[in-house]
Amino acid sequence: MITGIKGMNDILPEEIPAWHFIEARMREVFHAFGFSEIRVPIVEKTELFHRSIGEETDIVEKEMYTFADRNGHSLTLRPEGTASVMRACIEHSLHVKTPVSKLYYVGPMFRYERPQKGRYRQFHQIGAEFIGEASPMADAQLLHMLTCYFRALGIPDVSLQINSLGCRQCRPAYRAALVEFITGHLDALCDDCRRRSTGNPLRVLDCKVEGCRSVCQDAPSVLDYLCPECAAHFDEVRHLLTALNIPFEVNNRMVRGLDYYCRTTFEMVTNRLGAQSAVAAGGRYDGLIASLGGPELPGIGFAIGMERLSLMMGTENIPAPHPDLFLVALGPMAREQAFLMLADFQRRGLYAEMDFSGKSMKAQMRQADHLKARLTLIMGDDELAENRVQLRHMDSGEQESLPIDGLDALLEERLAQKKD
RNA sequence: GUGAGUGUAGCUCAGAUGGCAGAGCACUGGAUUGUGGCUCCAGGUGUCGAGGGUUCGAUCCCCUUCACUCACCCCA
Repeated sequence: MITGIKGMNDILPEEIPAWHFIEARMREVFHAFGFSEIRVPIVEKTELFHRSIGEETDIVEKEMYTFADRNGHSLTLRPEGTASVMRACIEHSLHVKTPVSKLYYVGPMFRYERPQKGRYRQFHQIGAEFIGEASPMADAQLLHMLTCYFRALGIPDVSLQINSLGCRQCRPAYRAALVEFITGHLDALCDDCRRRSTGNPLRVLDCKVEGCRSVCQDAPSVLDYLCPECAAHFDEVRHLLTALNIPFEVNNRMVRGLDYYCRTTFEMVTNRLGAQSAVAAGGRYDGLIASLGGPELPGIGFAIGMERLSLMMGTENIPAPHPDLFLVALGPMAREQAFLMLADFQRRGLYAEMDFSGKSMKAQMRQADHLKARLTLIMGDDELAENRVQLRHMDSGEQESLPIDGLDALLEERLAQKKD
């Protein structure tokens, strides 16, 4: 048997209604905020991710699906969406046509990690990018959209955490202060954190080991090192979130795994996903576009893990398609008659089903039940000789005998009744 | 990359000190019921994850391997 690839899952028909629900709410909410969809390729030049995500990050160092194409060019299956969207904006000079771009995307991303609950090698993200607007109102609006989306999905138990990482002006001073603090407490930290202390000291703040956590209680806070501009920006974001009635917590130990973030960063976290706590995350990335060779444009965006969403969602409010009508045919003549009626219903957009293989009455009724058909039309050769069929209402069990002449109108009447 | 757990029917899982491989669900046919749901009868499937070893004999014990799951790590 040829099996699928580790960490790359089939999404089976029974799971599809949930995915459609997630995507439908996404479009409704995002369109209301003026966001347009953009579709970008799944494969990009490897260099794009090195320059945007950062050479020192785990994603670039050990998680990318990178390969050479037939010409020897190094290509990579995208590990995230922002880089491609920025590349597309620069390549098509979107900022010339409209100074502000509000874009969203959906699709598969690829990272070579050990799979576990809520973490897969091919996973799907919904992302939104608000490009060309430096105002804190952009931050607040984007977070408003995110919370509206979670409300539309009916997902409980998520909380919004925000932080500011400062900018190129203020971050070096903070980093220096943090490194100094960490070197003073090296013996209390775990092995990983000792290693991080030189390469990526901010990650120590994110460590889950108990010893490191307690050390970090007393670590200097980024927020104390923000330059006046960054501090004012963060103050305004908090003010606007409060004015919008969006609950949030400031978490000054939250860091990001991608290098391009600055100023505002945020996560939607939950305790319902096992070891994975982040359902959505993002932040501001002023300077990213310029560093990719584009104009000096600010931007802010987020990404949502769709598998994580669907793990968190109950199935209660997700509509699944059920047939309006199931045709039960007893005997070969009836079967052909039913087949033609079926075709007629389908042509008119009604979802109707029947069995082609000549199963017993019992099996056909069981099938109708299983599919949760609303109405069942029972036709035997005898009844057809009298030009009549029987209609059964599956929920009430009521049954009535109907003439074949004018059946369409009668059925539509019954279906309309049921919808009330 | 590291650690732990699990692999038996389409699905959920039993099983024994090492002695012919089991149940429920699902599926199919039939009986009964007013023509499905309830009840009853009947029916079929397994390389017991794979390879090797010990043994008269291994699904069970040992070794190797693969897959899945969870956790570390990392992240959405």
